[in-house]
Amino acid sequence: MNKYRTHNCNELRKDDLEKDISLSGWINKKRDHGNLLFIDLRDNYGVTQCIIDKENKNFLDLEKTQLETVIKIQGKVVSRLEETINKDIATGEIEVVINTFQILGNCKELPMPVFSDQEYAEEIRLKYRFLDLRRKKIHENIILRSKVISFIRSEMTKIGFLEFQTPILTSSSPEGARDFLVPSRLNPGKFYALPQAPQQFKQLIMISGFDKYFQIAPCFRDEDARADRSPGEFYQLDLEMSFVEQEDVFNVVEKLLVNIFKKFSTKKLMYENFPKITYSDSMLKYGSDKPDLRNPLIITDITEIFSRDDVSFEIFKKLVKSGSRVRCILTKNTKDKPRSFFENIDKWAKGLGASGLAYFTFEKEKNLSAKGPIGKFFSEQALTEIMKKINAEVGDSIFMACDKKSDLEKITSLAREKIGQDLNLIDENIFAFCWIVDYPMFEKDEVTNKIKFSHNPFSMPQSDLNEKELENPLDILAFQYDIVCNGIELSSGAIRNHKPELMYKLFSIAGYNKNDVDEKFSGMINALSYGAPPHGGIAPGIDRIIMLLANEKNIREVTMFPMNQNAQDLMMRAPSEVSVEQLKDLNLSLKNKK
RNA sequence: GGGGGUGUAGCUCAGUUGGUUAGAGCGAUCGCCUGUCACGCGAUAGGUCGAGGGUUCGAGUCCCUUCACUCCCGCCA
Repeated sequence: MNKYRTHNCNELRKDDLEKDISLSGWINKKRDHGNLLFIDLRDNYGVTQCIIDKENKNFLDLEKTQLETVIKIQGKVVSRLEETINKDIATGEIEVVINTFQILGNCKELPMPVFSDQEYAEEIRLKYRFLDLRRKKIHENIILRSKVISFIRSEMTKIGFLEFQTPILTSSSPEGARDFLVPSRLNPGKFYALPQAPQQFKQLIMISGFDKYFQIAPCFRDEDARADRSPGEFYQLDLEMSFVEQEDVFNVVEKLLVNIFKKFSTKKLMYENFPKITYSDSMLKYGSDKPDLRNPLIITDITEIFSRDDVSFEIFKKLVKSGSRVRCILTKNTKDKPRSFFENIDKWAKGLGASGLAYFTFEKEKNLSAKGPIGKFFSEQALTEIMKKINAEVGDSIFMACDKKSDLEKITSLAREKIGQDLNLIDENIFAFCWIVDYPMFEKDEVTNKIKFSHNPFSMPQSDLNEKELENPLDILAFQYDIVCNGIELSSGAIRNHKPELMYKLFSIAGYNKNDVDEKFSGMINALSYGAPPHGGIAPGIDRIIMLLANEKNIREVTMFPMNQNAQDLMMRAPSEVSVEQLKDLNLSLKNKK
């Protein structure tokens, strides 16, 4: 028999009455009645109430023992009186009468309480992460994460995917995020980079003939943090398949996600077959390529209305003449909303730096009219036309914005969220997944005005790039796709370009000549010329999936040992300075500090 | 790199228009209490009000600088 325990702290039930048992765990809570002491003993599995009174010679010692001390108790299981049963814990029908106890691990005065629902400053939580992780909610989050990951492994393996590890020390890639660099001792002056993703390796695995690959892959990017973005490192379910089209990848991932979310959440799925929305549709209807489909509001372009003679809203008309567009959001049956509702949204938009949101409500007594400060600028015929265009009924309202396309997308997207929230239209108990497809291969850099890859340079274009298409590279679409859930981008993927000639063509559009490509992607381009299968894949973000399942807004709540916003580990004190000897080994010298 | 928020006891927070000795709850220490499950009651200790400078007769409070944490923008193929 194990010397620490016969049972864990979530095991004892009425069936165990009168048994002599031992438990080990942390003192979660003490309730000291002077001559009678209750101790809630906690371990990973649960809590058991233990009790001791002054007749016992150990009473005074136990009474003095600090919370969070690790103890072993030995005693007898007894039933609780009917009125003292605790229904909130699984072991609540029994308690353990302590005979002897032993301290296994002492505990100093705590810098933060463990047994509390209070929120604490991030700094102290991260410094004492081992204490923070004892707390219920985050402890459960981390267990959930473990379970989801094993579930993914078993599901993927079941359908024929093989899990492979790829190198952590690899080479720096020219595109994308900043790399983390590791100096090479054996190759003075040269550096490894930590992989931003195993992108090239997984393609090489396909070219090596392995057919279906996955990995719970660590990815390293040296970029600034956000609430849903760890600084430094994060995990992806990286996967790749050979001889597949877009639909094949969709089928695998859609089924997997449906299974995960059904198994690990009680929230409903809005769609089990994820709708596919083209990038251009998404940008128009939602103003974003990560739409929250729980929100029923839709954006419509009504620019043409403002070239009518019977519309006299001159501010918009002028802007439209100089190339701006007008888009609107329709809200159903909002005629009885107070004026403050409309004004607040207009004010909110102005606060964001936009020129505000014009609004009115469709009304009809004898004639159709528009109620609101700008209603008088629209004729009855123009209003009828708008209603037809956006499918509105009397009693509905619209909010309109006028701007250049990209600014217009931004403001309408934010307005859609804001109005959705204000009208309480978003059901928090739903997951709404969708695919965003048909991404453009290229986009124009707003600063330099140069053409650049909009996503992944290794994606397959949807055409062979004949002369005519090459003239308008911004119109070239790629077999490139994203999964979005509740407005959060979960992953992006693509059918890859496995034809070197096509690759050179695409890179030349983005301003790289053949030599550049050969040099920067030598491993890839070389491999592609030795018989590469058509292949594609995707890489859903594990951390964000867990965030959705655990209903957390911050990625640190689902990460065991996260860094803070400045990419420091306050517990391990990373990053740290290194010795002169270490630097010398690496052929590095530091510039003098300020 | 830029913008917002926060910083007062070990923890969570209050602190009025600038005005006497900076408070509460939890935790700690001591005492009382045999049925609690956020046990209860009483007492004690615990403070560079993030740091530095300024205004003022007087600053936790006003001003300037700076640091830390956090959220956002940029960035994240």
